[in-house]
Amino acid sequence: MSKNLVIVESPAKAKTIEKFLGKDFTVKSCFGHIRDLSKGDDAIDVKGDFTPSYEVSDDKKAIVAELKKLSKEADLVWLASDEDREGEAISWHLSEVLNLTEAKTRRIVFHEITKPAILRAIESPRGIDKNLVDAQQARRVLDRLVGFELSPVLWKKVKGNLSAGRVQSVAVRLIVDREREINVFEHTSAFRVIARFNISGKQMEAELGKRFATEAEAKAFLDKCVGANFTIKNLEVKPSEKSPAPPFTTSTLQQEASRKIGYGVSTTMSIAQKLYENGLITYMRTDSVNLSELAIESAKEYITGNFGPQYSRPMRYTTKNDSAQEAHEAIRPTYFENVEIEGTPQEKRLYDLIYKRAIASQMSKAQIEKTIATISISGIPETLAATGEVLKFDGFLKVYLESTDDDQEDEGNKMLPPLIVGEILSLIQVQATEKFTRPAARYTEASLVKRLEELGIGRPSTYAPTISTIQKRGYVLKEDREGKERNFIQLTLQSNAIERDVKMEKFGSEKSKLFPSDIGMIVTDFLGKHFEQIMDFGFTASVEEEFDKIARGQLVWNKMIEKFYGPFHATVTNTSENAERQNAERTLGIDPESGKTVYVKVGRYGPYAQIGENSDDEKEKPRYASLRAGQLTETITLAEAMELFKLPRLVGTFETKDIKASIGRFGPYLVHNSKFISIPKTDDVFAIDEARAIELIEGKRISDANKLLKVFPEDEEVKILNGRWGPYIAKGKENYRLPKTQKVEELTFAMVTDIIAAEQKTGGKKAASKKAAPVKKVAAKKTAAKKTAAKKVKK
DNA sequence: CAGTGAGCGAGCTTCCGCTTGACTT
Repeated sequence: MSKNLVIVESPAKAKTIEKFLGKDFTVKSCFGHIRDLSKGDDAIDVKGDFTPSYEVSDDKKAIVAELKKLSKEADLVWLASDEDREGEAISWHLSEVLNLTEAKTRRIVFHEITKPAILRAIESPRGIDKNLVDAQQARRVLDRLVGFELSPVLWKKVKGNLSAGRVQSVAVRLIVDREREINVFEHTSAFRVIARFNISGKQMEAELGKRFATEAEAKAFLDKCVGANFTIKNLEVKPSEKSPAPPFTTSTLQQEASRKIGYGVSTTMSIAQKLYENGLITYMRTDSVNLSELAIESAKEYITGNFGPQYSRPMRYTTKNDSAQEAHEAIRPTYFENVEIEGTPQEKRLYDLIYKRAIASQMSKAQIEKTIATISISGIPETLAATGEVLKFDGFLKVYLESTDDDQEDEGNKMLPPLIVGEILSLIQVQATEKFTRPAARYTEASLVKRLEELGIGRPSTYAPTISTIQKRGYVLKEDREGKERNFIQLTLQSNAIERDVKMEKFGSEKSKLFPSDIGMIVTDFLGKHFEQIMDFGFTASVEEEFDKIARGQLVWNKMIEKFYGPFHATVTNTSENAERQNAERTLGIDPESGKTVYVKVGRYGPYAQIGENSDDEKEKPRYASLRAGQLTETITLAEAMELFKLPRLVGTFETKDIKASIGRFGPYLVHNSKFISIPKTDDVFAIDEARAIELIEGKRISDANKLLKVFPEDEEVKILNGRWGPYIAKGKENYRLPKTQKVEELTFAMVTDIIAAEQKTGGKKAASKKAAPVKKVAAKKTAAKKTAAKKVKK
């Protein structure tokens, strides 16, 4: 047995370090936190001094038992968790749970997984920093108190299963605020003037230095341009340079992967996890832009060898963000020699991004020569400007260019043709185009992470889970939206004549953007009204300052919590007792047909519109209609609401049964003889007639017949169907997989029942949970997973 | 892929941050 036990957080890290340390050291991983606050509402002694009660998490019991055994056998235990607040706490919990004496324990830290860094760490051990541990306890306790006291208020005042917290509630607020900003945004327009010239067969564009507010002003300007001379008045050449971006942190990786290859933040993280486990990149949850000495050196070697010494510019980046804890390196390839890797196409693309960004960060600046040609117009004081860029030295641009969030059509980067001052240009046309202002863009998952990071809210390990949580709770939806059409005016001066065109453009179309739901808005407003402090964008920053004081030993952690909890808990009690139930009710107007009032509100089954009052009179019952996807109680108009009451619509009859048309969760559909048929996009649910409906019903019957591959006389419930992923077994409402090699023609009933029996044995719990309500499904899955995990360990 | 929407009461939900798998129709 080896004399030294080293405990790190990540198993991949353990493997690497073991190689560096030799046979006297056993390196094990504890898989992050091993203990947490107990699950219930009484984990913290709020009546006393806020003493927390911890318990070993279920999924950590096995690893803790193993570490206990190994630590007993070892002479020295080296606690090598990360050097930040959470890492220090992990070491403390380990020392508590493993009953480690001070004499037997060494606390070591390193920021990079390189041999010299590890050996240096072993040379200079220290004790556990209890102040830092206390800062973590304060963080943990505060988050539990906020989350577990606020959420029940929402269950009472809004609806069940909702949640609130220091991080998620502010994330939702950002989305809600942005949506409202967009809703009240007033588009204004101005005319942008562009002249096009023919310069020895090539076209050059030049823009007027100002825009015109009205069409009349633009027209007056073009009038003056008729027959005018356009002369090169001045040529200015300005050298400039462009610097590479620092290597990736978690947040910047998520942003670039979203912009350049369209991955959501969870996708990016799970692919990065694979790359990390395969030893191809450094740790992917980091807030640091720092690179190890070794990495900088090997990048330099690689760049010098492959591109030449003029491309090398070794650079040490420093993190500007206050909240950064810098326990790890920036995300980089482990070996710069690995230009390409083996792996799935997704892995290759993400690796390529990480590789290029890291190598570019160690490369020279690009040298650019910018040319501005000023063009005067005879008889007019205003001038036009044509700009061009020439890349004098590509530097880092040889491998990588960072993208930006706003999709402004990029200007420049074009070379100007050779020009001479005094030269009179040959005009093709002058065009004044109406351009509209745009509101701030809706958030993508990645741009929301960027904003949260700027506010110091959340950590690299929680960005992706937070984004999932707010979607899972139904506060926020990731959606595409069709743009709307609008007209714009274009005036063109060509061959001394001015032409006016009205053209059409699409605006406001969105792809994978975050939209708030009614519930998201209700909860944000409710929390904002009663818990202003928690919803304040500066709340996390201000508590972080206090955590820092605790870490420096200038503040006692439970005193800090006490000061926060007193007033907070009083507000919780007060709100819980006195606030009204929130349903976002709004009066839209009067139904012209019945003269009754039309309302919208959010009820048990979601947002709906209602005509008429609730009353006891049976005949006077109000009419109801659910709002459609994308409609909000806050913004829906009376006209839009009235449309909702037009469905379901009786289309006609077929085979003595009614055909009805309506819109459901998956879009427009027909229902006939209790069978559902989707209405294709080319048909209009409000206008579809009986003949067309029958055509669709008959089409559906044919495709259903093709779907059925085999039936068994032994049991009519059992069928072989052709699905999206090939043939499968259906029994009643349950589906079962067929082995890929199985030929459908050769299937017998006995074989099918065997497969079903086998599936039910292994996936019995899963099958049972399928029937349960969706909410319970999650819980059932979790316990099932835990049980199997526990079983595995016993073996 | 229904249309539903009162109120009662039981029992359930929930936080953030550190780690991986185990899930795939």
